[in-house]
Amino acid sequence: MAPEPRHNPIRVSCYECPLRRMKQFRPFTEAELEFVSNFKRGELQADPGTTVLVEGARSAHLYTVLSGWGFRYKILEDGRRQILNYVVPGDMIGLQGAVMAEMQHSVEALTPTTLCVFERSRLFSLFERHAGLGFDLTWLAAREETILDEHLLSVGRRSALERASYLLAFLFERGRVSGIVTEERRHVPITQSHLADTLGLSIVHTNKTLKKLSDRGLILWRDRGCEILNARGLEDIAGWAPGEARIRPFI
Amino acid sequence: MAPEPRHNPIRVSCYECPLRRMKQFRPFTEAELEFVSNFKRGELQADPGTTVLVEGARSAHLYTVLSGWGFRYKILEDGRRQILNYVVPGDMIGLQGAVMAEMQHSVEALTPTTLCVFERSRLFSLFERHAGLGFDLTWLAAREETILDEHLLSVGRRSALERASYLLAFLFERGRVSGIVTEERRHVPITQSHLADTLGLSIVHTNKTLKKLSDRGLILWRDRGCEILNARGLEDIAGWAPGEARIRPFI
DNA sequence: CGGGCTCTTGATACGTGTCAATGTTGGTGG
DNA sequence: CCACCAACATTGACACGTATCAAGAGCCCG
Repeated sequence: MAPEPRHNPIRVSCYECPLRRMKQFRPFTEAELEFVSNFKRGELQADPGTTVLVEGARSAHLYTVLSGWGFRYKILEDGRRQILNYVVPGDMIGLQGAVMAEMQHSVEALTPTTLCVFERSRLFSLFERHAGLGFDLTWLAAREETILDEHLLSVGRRSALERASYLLAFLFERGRVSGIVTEERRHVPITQSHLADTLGLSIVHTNKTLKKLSDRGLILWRDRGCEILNARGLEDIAGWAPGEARIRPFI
Repeated sequence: MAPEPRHNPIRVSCYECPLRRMKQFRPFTEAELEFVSNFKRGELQADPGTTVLVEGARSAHLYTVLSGWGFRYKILEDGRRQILNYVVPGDMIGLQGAVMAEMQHSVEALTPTTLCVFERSRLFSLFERHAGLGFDLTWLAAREETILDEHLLSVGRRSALERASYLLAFLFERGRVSGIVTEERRHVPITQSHLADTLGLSIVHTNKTLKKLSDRGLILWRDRGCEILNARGLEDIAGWAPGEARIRPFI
């Protein structure tokens, strides 16, 4: 059994938020910072394998990832699993549940993860008091939609080799812009089982596909994860290129 | 070549919007109605096959579907196409382009379609002046995300028969709640080529899969489209059920 | 009347899934 | 410190689902 996530008091004040300092995130006004600071109710520590949000639940909270990797997924009754997307620092999770009735997907931590906890019931006041933050939420939702569009294109129309290349290049790029992978640490902490469930392939075929990428020197499987050696090469195979990284909001 | 969409002056005032009267949509306050009425810049008539929005463009507008069916899609360089979702009356399109830099997908009309045209540049004032409408936009984006999640699960993990059943049941349900299909007119106006490109299957295999559903009496192919004879039967095959229809926003 | 879509069907090829066995690694407890 | 175990990764053989190729029928519209 996975351990329960630990709900802790606030350790990192929004005023000293380490993510806030990074230049890829839109800076807050003083008033916005104060509002978000009050909006934040605590922090959550989640170990690898912990289910942070579960499909069908009516969560009273929503979260922003402060550190760590995680993923969103759905499962069919017989256990078939589809991973929908991955989350990295700066991503918000649980907005669906906050805005609709209940969660339609689950979220699990891949690495030790820290989440900021927000009160769902105060979400509407965010829109009332700070139009800019409301716009940011729509922005975040629209970006998630853009990513899902690309994934759907991938799973629906790309070959296994293209799909795997796209996904690895995508994960590398997401890690890069969120600061969680760097030129020195180009490690993506997922198992081949996760990849398979994202690509819509079997584990065995995923393994054989990854071997082709390894043989070409594009990746290296190590330490329960994947080193991206040549992101550009992966993008070429996939016929995909990351959009230019622009300043993005983050709540 | 597809004809150009025709940009017309306003014919239907928001005050007499036929959709607004339907009970499945959240009612507006007087102030909201007035704002949206000013937000609306015109109407667009699109014939079947018309591309309403094109990937890569920076559109100055966003749209709400007043009547008709359409679909969103992406294509790879070599022409492989993936249909991402369908649009029905009450759906907003172009929000991605309005909120990000440029459109990441295209939209095409399936039937004669009427769209309300809104000014993208005034989107932010919507958030400033009417928090409720801003919240609605986030709601709409979150719902689109929920749908894409289910599609991704379907394409990634369901068999061809399950996938086709899910998609047809889904389309029937969307048509039903938007009032565009009724108990008497249960017709979904798509070709098998559209279905194939949504399901991630070839046209030939899609045809053979649909034949199985026809043989079981669940559907009937007629008039360039599909009659849904037994939605419940389709849902059973897919292992999927529509969420309870709740009041939804619509701008 | 012809030409272009759409739909249909059979034969065959190929990509991916399934099964089975083995190797590797890291953690746990004696 | 070693033995054991549970995940995870790897590989080959074979089965099956889906793609591709090909041909033809029906239909609408110019």
